[in-house]
Parts: sequence; structure tokens; C-alpha cells
Amino acid sequence: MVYTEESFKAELNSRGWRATPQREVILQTFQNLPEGKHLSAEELRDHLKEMGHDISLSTIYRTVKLMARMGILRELELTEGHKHYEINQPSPHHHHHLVCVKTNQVIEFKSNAILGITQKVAEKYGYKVLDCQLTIIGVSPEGQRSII
Amino acid sequence: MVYTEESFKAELNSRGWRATPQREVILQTFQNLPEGKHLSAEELRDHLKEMGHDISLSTIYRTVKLMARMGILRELELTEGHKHYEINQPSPHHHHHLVCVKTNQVIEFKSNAILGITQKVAEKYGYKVLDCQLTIIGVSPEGQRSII
DNA sequence: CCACTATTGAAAATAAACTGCATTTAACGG
DNA sequence: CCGTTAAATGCAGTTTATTTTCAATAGTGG
Repeated sequence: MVYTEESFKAELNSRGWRATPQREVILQTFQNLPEGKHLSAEELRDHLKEMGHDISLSTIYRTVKLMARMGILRELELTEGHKHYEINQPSPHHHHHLVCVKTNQVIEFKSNAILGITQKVAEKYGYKVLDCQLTIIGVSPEGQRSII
Repeated sequence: MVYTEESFKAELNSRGWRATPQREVILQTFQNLPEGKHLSAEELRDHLKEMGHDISLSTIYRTVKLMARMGILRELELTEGHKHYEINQPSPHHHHHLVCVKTNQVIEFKSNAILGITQKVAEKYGYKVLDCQLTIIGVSPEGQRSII
């Protein structure tokens, strides 16, 4: 699902919400990010500022949360202590994360099998799926060598 | 892996750390929790207090983080805004979470296939696995009905 | 174009998690 | 056992991410 300005507005309005310049800019920003790139709220604020868009942190937080609930963004909780957001890509681009607790390295990987498992589980409980994330927590080769 | 007081002490000492009454009590608490039950730092503090153990929040935070890095506890990030911890069970008890963004309902489910995928991915990158969690974010039947 | 109400930005408020430091205490070697 | 050494604890204070309050602004639907 890729949103245009119009389809995004329609989606928002259908839920009683409003399309605003801030929301549109944030959506476009995430849609144009290189695959697998994710941003924290502050990183997004800075990135937007560089592009000439001064959007307050309050709005950023409110918007990413809103878009995560709509299923447009994925909310990632890796190991850094703050959330990251990225576009919630459909099947072929959908990926998961392998995280090192020592070095905080994050590796992405894909798996169709996980999508299948997710479908079955969600169906069983009558859930509508917004996102599924397999997070593997472990120690990278470098981490295993380090003493710290 | 179920730890006794001795094996836990051995595991700590082998890493240059110390076995303390607080750490032992916390380990026992998690090992005795009903399956699938998870606690936040504050809930753990209160639970321990009820059992007659007055352990400071600082120590709680330090201990759960330590035990998560050791692979003894899993750190769960569901939707409530704070972390939860539970014992990191081996294969037959290992489970995953289906979470509703509207009602915050959490359903657990098991899957051997996920363990297999995790093994393969970790092996490919030379990672030592501490934990793997598939989190499915969606909307429950009740959530789909609600207007909020 | 109007009225209504959602949204924004700034500042203040929260809440979770972390840290510095003095004190306590586990581990290890003799 | 005992003493030494460094790790761990508890307290208080702090940091950091995120949320909320509120007045001003601006989409929307009629």
C-alpha cells in the first residue's frame, strides 16, 4: 500500500480525522526513506528540519502514533531505549530484526513463513493484522568477543 | 534451563559478577510465576514487597536488565509504554504475543516454526540467540467494534 | 463562506529508567 | 577463617522519552 496525498486524506477523513500539511510531510518522508531505514521521533524532527519543515515534537509524537495505529507505520522497539518508526511495507519488503544486546547492531531479514504464521494466528483469534515483527535478541560475533 | 541457587551463582561468578540475596529472590520469583505471567519493574517491586522482600527499584532495574542480558529473562515491549519481564522459557513453553492496539489485550501463542527460523537466521550471521519474539500487532474483534 | 471541532505549538507535566555516591557485602587468596 | 578488594545496594536526584494542557489556528462538511 503506497499512499498518495489524496488516498491518505481519504483514509484520514473516513475516520473523522483531518489531513494537515504536517501529516502529509511526515507520510512522504517515511515513504521516501531508503528501505529498512527507521527514525526515532527526534531523528524525524531533525530530518524534517533539514528539509525545511519545522514541525514540533508534540506533533511528531502524535502523528507517528496515529499512523502506527492506522497501520501505515511500524513502531519498532529494538534495544536503544526509544522507539523507532518506519513505513509498514507490504509482503515482499516486509522484514524483521536481529539485534545484538552488546553492540546494538541491527540486521534485517525477510521471511515469508512468518507472514503465514501470523495470518493463521490472527485468523484464529479474529484479529485484523496491522503488523508482525519477529525480533531476535542475541549476541553478535563482535559482541561475543568483547569483554564488556 | 531452570536455575538452582547454585547454578545461578556459578553462572554469575563465571562472568565476574556476584550472587546476592536480591538477585536470588528475583530469579526465584520469576521462576515461580505462572506460565506466561510477566511483570513490570514496579509490579515486581510490589510483588516482592508482599512476599516480605524490600528491594529498591534501582536494584530491580539493574537486576532485570542484567538477567535479560544473560538470557534468563525476556524483555517484552508490548503496548503499555513500559517494559515487562518474564522468564525466558525453553522450547515447549516459549511463546509469542498477539496484541490489540485498541484494547491492549495480549494473547499468547506458541510456534515451533519460529524457533526454526530464528535458528537459521542467527546461524547465518553468527549470532548467539538469547531470545526471539514474534509480536503481532492488530485489532481484536472487540477493538474492531469500538468507535474509539 | 460559516460554524464546528480537530490539530498545532509551546511549555509544563509525567513516568520510566538510569546514575552518583556513600555504605554494605560477596568473593578470593592467604 | 580473616582481610582485602571490588561489586552491589539503596537512596536521592537526574535524565530522557513521551504525554498533556491550553490558547491559537485551520481543515471539513454543510
